[in-house]
Amino acid sequence: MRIATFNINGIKARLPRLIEWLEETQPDIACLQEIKTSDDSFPIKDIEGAGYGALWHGQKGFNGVAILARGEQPVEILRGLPGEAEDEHSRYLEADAKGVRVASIYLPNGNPCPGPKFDYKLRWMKRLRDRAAAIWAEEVPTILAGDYNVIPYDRDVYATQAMQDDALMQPESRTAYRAMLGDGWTDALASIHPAGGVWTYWDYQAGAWPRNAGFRIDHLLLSPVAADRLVTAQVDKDHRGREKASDHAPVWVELRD
DNA sequence: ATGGCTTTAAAATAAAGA
Repeated sequence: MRIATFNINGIKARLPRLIEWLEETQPDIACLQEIKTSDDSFPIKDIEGAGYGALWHGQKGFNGVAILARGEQPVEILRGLPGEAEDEHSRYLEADAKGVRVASIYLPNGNPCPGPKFDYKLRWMKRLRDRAAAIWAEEVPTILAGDYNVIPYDRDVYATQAMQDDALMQPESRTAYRAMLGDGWTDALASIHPAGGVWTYWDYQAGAWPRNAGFRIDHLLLSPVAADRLVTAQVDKDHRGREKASDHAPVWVELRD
């Protein structure tokens, strides 16, 4: 079973690329981030036409997450991350599909830092860790997939100096991410590629793609039961090089049935 | 680089991203 995460940077602008990717790679579950559309304009007909059922949690203009399941309607578990009533950003959606629990996560960027946006990022990471612990207690095979906006280690960025002052690799961001690993969650891509040098994002600017100046910020965290089933984890890198591509590439895990 | 592109919303610029 293949479970993928893909920050598509606008589902309207990316729709032909998204459908193409679904048809080519046929993930069983796809978690999308930055759909950047309100709920009423989500292109559900096109998604269904590609053979997928879907849940979505949209927002006008930015943010927005979705969960797609091939030939199946995902069952919604939670919409929005608990712990901060005044948080109106659409960044979290959780569902059951294909016998597993899955969350689609769009973690706040946090720039500029320091500042209120960075504070919000750290609070959000605490809330995510709390929610992850609650799911853990349910003992269901779980995949927490999405754009975490965290570069976990120096080996996950093309040049540490370029991102030194960025929210994505501040010690506080890394500590919060690693705390979840310490809780027992497995970073699937890192476990398959321990040497690093695997990117999931390349900036549109400054020729980042042609010179392969990227970093790794899209992650799939597996609960122990899911990690026991891990076969491989990869990046659909070639999709980043296509016409009108997202600045992220899809990332996926293969789990034993 | 004081964001060098890109998307969205919306009508020319501005916000947001990472």
